[in-house]
Amino acid sequence: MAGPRWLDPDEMKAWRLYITTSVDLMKALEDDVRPFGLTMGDYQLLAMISEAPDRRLRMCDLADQLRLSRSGLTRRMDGVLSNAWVARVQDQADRRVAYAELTTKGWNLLRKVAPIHLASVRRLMIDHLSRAEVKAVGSAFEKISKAL
Amino acid sequence: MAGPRWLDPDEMKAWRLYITTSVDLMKALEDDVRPFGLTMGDYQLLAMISEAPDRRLRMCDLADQLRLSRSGLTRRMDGVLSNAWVARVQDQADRRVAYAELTTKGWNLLRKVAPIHLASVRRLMIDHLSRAEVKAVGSAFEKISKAL
DNA sequence: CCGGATTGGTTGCGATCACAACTATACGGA
DNA sequence: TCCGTATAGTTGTGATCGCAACCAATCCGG
Repeated sequence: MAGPRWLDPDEMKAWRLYITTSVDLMKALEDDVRPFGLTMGDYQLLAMISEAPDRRLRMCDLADQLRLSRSGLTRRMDGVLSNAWVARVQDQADRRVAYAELTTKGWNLLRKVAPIHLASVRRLMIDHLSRAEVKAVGSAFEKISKAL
Repeated sequence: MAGPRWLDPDEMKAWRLYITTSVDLMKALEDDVRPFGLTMGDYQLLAMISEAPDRRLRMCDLADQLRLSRSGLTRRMDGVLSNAWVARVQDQADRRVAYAELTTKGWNLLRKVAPIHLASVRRLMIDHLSRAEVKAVGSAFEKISKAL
């Protein structure tokens, strides 16, 4: 194998710290929303819907944005539906599609939790980074994302 | 709420791209090791053991490094044990502890897969980044890691 | 206007993994 | 020495989620 070039020390450091720290970071964020009866998956679902027009999204689009399979979303919806944070609304025009619509209860919950969550993101990540690092992380993952 | 400061555009961009891209990136890496009958979890387990002295690690230490619970590791071991990539070795001195030891078969597999995996890491991530971005990602996650 | 292809969503099933409870071994102070 | 505690690992159980199979509604070419 003429061989893919090995990772040099800087590259290896970036890669390893990124991988291991990401797991720890997600767990810490999870801990911070748990007191509200939410998982990070629930939170991201609510947040995603809340930004859509009329605070509703087609199941299909929601699954794509959350990086869930359609069956995965169906199951995740079970939780937020039974908590009445989200309502299921059938489309009248195209009766295949269902919308996930944020309820008032869900909206109120999100307004309460969002500042706490954002504070966590700051405390655990953003506030430890210089402005240059923030920008570099943004541009780095932007490039990675586009390449995917 | 006097309020945690909202995230400014740079911070929000870094945060969102990091979160969403990480999921896609992991899935792409998963795709690249699957042809060898491996999950990323398996690969990381093999890689971790391979770097330890005598290519063996205590179950407990392995679980910590892989960010798995002890029960999670027990279950993950099932797979690599049945494939005979790893052998279970009981410690004679302290009979509570078991070592996970890389077999020759596991070592040969890892030698074959590691270059492919590293090439994936390059292709999907590292090669899209400038040297400054690589260093920034390294230092950023180093700081985040230390703060956790 | 009809029949096949496409799209949206759910269900059966299996894999992964964490928590709690459990067993077994080792350690440490009285 | 002996008992309480700590440590290592496994097992029962339940949650999450993907894949494949499925059903239903829509779209499209002829």
